Parts: sequence; C-alpha cells; structure tokens
Amino acid sequence: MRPAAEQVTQSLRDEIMSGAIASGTRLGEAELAVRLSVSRTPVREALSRLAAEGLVELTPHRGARVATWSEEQLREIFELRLRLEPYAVRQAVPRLHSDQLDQLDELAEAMIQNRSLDRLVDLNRRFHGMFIDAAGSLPLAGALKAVTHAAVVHQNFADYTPDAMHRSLNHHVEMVAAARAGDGDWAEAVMRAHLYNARATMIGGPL
Amino acid sequence: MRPAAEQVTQSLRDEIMSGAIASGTRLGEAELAVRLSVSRTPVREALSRLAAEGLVELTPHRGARVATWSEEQLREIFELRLRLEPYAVRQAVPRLHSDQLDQLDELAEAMIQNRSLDRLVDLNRRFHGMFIDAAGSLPLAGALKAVTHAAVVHQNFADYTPDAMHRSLNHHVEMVAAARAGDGDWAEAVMRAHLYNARATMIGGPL
DNA sequence: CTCAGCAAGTTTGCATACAACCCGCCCGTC
DNA sequence: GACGGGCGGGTTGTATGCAAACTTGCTGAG
Repeated sequence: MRPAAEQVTQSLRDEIMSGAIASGTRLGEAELAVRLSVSRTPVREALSRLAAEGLVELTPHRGARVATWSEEQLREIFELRLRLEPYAVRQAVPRLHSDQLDQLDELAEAMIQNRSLDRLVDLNRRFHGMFIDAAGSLPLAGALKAVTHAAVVHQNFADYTPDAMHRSLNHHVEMVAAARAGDGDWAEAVMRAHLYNARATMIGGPL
Repeated sequence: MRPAAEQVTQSLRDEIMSGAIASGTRLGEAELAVRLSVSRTPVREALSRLAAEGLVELTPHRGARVATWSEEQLREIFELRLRLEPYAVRQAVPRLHSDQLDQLDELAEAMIQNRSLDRLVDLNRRFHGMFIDAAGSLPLAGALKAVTHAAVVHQNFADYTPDAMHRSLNHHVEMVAAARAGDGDWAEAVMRAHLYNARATMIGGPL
C-alpha cells in the first residue's frame, strides 16, 4: 500500500481540481482525517503540500481553505502562462515521439467527442500536461504547474460560448498538427491564441 | 514566541542560502530536531515547506537532502529568469515609491562598499526581492521565488572575475536610476543584461 | 439597543510512542 | 571466491495525547 500522505494529497487534489470541493471551502483536519480514514498527521502533510502547489491557502492557527483567486490574480496568472506555456510548447515539439503525438491526438479527439464537462477538465489538464512534461525542464514544469492549477480549478467550461468552445477544441487539434510537422513556431503561436481565447471567456480581455 | 515550525523553516532556509549547509548534504530529521531543540514534527513540516520552495529534495522513506542542480537545470533556470524577472522589473518601476528607491540605492551602494562575500549574497537577494515584491503580483513572486532560490544557493561570487563583478554592481545602480526615471523599458533591459552577465560566469554562455 | 469583555468549545500546533520501511552486513550456499 | 537471502540497526511514516490559540456566543454595563 502506498504512503497515506500521498494518497490523501492525490484525493484532495482531484476533488479540488474537479470542483467537487468548491473554492473557499474550509478544510478541517479532523473532518478530513475521518473522511479519508487516516490520522491527522498525513492530512496535515497533504495540506502542506497542496498549499505549496497553490491549491489551498494555509493561515496559522486558522486552518486551511481551498484557494480562491481574485480577478486581478487571474489576470496575472494568464500573463504568466502567456510567458511560459507557449515557450514550453516550443521546447516540447522537437522532443515529442510519434506515440506521444498519437496520444495527444486521442486526447484532442476525446475532448471533441466528449459531452461531460467534468471529463473535459481532466482531458484538458492531461493535454496541457503532456506538452509541459515533454518540454523536459523540471524547473519550468514546476513553475507552470502551480500557475495552471489555478486556471484549472477556476475553469468553467459551462461559461464558454459555443464559438469559444469550438475554437478551443480546434486549437488542440491544430497544436498537435503543428507538433507533428515539427514546427515549433507554429505550435507556439497556436498556444498563444489558445490562451488568449481562454482568457477572453474567463475574464474578458486584457483591460 | 513564534510558531516552532516557522522558526525551523527560517533557520534552515538561511543556513542553506548562506551556504552554511552545502548542496547535497543529508538532512536527518532527528539530528535537526536535536540541534534546533524541537521535536521531529515541526522539522518535518519545515522540510516539507522547503521542498515546496525547491531548496531541499525529499524522497520517500529516504529522507531529505539539500537540493542540487545539474548544469542543465541551471541553464533552464536562467531561461526562466530571463522570461520572468525582466518583466517583473518592468511592472515594478511605476509602482516604486521614492523611499523604496532610496532603499534600493542604499542596497546597491552597500554592495559596492561591501567586502564580505556572505553579506553580498544577502544584499543581492534583498535587492532582487524588492523589485519582485514591488511588481505586485503574488503568482509572479511565487514562481520567481522558487527559481531564484537555486541561483542564490549556487551563486558563488568568488567565481566572478573583477570585470564581471564590476558590471554586476553597476547594473544594480543603473537599474535604480532607470526606475527613478520611470523608464520601465530601460530597467527591463538592464535586468536582461544583468542576468546574461551572471549566466556567463556561472555556466558560461548559452550553448 | 449596542458593544466590550469573557468563558466554553473547537481547532490547530507540538511532543511522544509505535509501526513500516530502507540500508548494510553477515552468513550460508553454490 | 562470488552471489543471494535474511537479519539487525537506524530512519522515515503514522497515530495518539496534550497544550496553546482562535472562534463564538453569552452576559452585563453603558
């Protein structure tokens, strides 16, 4: 059996990212310990790690809450993503093997076929994660992970207009095509457009 | 008295950043607990947080070591800094008040006067930190903190040639001048040059 | 009626005890 | 003599108990 702390971390991460636990919800240690059938110690450990990832906010003697982001912070996060994620895609392109490209195509296709919004969030996270991992830079991956978490949690595909959703799904397909062509510039440009499109529906333009 | 875990975190962070504990050193929980006169619990908490900051590496059942960075990772870290820190400086310029500018001048001047290398590391960290904080973006500050930590730990001013050191110190002064002039473009450019200069002495060029 | 002060209850923070796991060494076997 | 298995020491991972801090609701004075 795997370490308890890690399992707790994963469980909470999934629940937060999938939206099962809403932003701002209070996370009592004892309550979580009972619910997950472990003691408070690994729960504390897990909360500490998630706080490091930026998924929960931890204030001394006042416990943990699921992180919340102001509109201003979301804007700043997109600014960061725009500086890092297109670069990551560019680095990833020459490193992607054909089987990975196939996987990416499958993910992009699955997102188009898919109808469940919950599943869409997960597929989307895996799609972006594959590019980030393929970039092959641990520091870059670490910096982006914290930053994209926020976007994932806050991402409400229900807010997407049909047009915006259509664009987003096509961006995924186009990005894989660019990668398959070995054209880093192209892929990078598509990722930029992808992020601007997402930002437009989430916070409505640059201001 | 302040919370024990926080004090332990701060102590270890200082010791690692100042180089008092070398890169790769094993950090036994029991040993640290005795040395800092606390139990293992807050020590574990501290190690967990420092791992999140990227200062220590934590492997399951095998304990903690002070983080080490390969030359490849250092290269990637500089790539990240080059994308984020000049941008941070640009954002900071219009937000810096005159008393903060005075402080920055004092730091830059102190670095010139200073002869102790240990003190230089601390002054340099505070100088860069002020710009990052002034940028006013928590997500940006978080991303940069993890990334600059590595550079600070690995920074060996003893490796600087007199010329490189002279350039570095002058960059600081010039950056404050640019900020005082309210010229974000100028300040950003100086920071770029500052980072390239540092990279050249630390890993020797882009490759 | 409002607000300051306080007291009970709940929650976090720390210490200690126990269990699980990893590493190194020894011994036995091939 | 070399290699594989296992046994012991030591370290990390988890559970539990207790002390300190915060929150909340009440009470009484203004």
